[in-house]
Amino acid sequence: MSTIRAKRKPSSRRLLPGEREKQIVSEAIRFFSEVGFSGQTRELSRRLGITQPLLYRYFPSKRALLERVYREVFLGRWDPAWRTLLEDRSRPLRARLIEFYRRYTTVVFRPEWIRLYMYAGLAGTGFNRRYIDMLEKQLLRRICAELRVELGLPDSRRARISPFEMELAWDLHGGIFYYCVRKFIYRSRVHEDLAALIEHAVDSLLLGAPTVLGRLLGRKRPPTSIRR
Amino acid sequence: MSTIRAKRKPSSRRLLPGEREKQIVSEAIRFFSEVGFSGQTRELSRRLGITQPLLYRYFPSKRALLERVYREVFLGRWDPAWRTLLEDRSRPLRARLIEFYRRYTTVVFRPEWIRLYMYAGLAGTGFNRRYIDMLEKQLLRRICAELRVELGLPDSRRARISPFEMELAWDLHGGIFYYCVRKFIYRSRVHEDLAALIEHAVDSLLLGAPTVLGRLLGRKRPPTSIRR
DNA sequence: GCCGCTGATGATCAGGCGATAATCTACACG
DNA sequence: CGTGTAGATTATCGCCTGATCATCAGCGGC
Repeated sequence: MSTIRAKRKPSSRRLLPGEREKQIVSEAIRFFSEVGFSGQTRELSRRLGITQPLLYRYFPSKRALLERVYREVFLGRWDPAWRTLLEDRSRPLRARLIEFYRRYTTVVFRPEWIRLYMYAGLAGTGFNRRYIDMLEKQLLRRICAELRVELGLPDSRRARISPFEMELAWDLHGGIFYYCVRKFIYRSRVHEDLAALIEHAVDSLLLGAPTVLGRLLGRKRPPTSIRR
Repeated sequence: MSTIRAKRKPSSRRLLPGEREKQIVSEAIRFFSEVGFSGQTRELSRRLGITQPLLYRYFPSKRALLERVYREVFLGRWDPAWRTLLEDRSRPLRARLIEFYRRYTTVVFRPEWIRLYMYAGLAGTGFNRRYIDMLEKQLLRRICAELRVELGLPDSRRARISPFEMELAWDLHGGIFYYCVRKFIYRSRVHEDLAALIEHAVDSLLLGAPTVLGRLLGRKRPPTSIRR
């Protein structure tokens, strides 16, 4: 009787393996980002409208599913075009940084990303370290290099970028990241204008860096002013 | 035979209730900050060198123990003397902020505090919200007020401190907090000079704020320069 | 030196959890 | 329509984990 069969969600029965797997991963990302790694497979399967053993048809263990979730979320979200954007010296650095973080926050700094990233960090998995290494290489070091160019300081190929300079870049990045932490993890009331926050964070770096870097290199005054 | 009895740690047997309780709470703070709330009572008791049921003599449930841990860590670490320090206008604001964060980081921004705070945030307990409310009231709003005085802007009692101004203070606080997150949660290699980082974070605020606040209030130039 | 109070332990329960194996059934093909 | 393949389910195992209860044993008072 079709009426009896219709009681089951038709979408959840007898899917192609590829589709079912995508469906599981997609829901697992949402699920584990909400409740953490200790979230139970039974609860996940219930959300999917399937039985719990079915998960084990697609993933040999819960651990394997979690690793798939990580891979999905942390790898492949970095857009190579961002490098071009950051290094386009025909535009003022301020504009480049603002546009970069506007794009970055829409793709990366999302609730499920932030929360999984923090869970992964607390659990001590290697994902954070790997991501941080990537970030320092792809983003922060590049910002430092562009900052030197903008300020007329020695080229980054001639003088190695110092750990202290990196901290300046981390301060910019961390300021924006921490805003997202307050919003998505602490669920605190935050000033809703992210665009304005990004502008301010960028300005903080650009206004503070000349003095701080100048002091670092033994100068009293900013070498040049910031183009706007 | 005393030799047989000596096999047991004498310190762990037959303690006064008060002492045993302190011992449990102290180890529980370390334990749960490392492994998170899903840490098991058996593992905790093993670390303490006691049996697991003994925990239930002192706390009716695991939840009760966790709440005691939170209370211990999050309440009562705020030193009322810090208010006096922050509002001592005989000293430059820069010096006050630097000294405050030097003290604050030694007491509050410690590994077990940071990690428990993050676990609590992810779990959605009310502790973070409460702490953030306290922080905004006790610290951030005060920083904004002092910043206005320093810059010769309207008194905070006459014109209410805006959400955007609060974001400036959050940016300072978040920068230092995020440094600790990288260090204690991500266990990333960080530039070890925390004192220098604090100075830079404070300078960033003080150098950036005049421009940003001036812009906010429709001025072109910083109202006054920053005392050093 | 006995005794009672209470801190501490050993044994165990009930429910939860990841994982497995046997069974069922939807769908394509002839 | 029958039939085989493979997606999906039902039943269940074994272990873990929070919590309970009866029992043991250290220590002070008489």
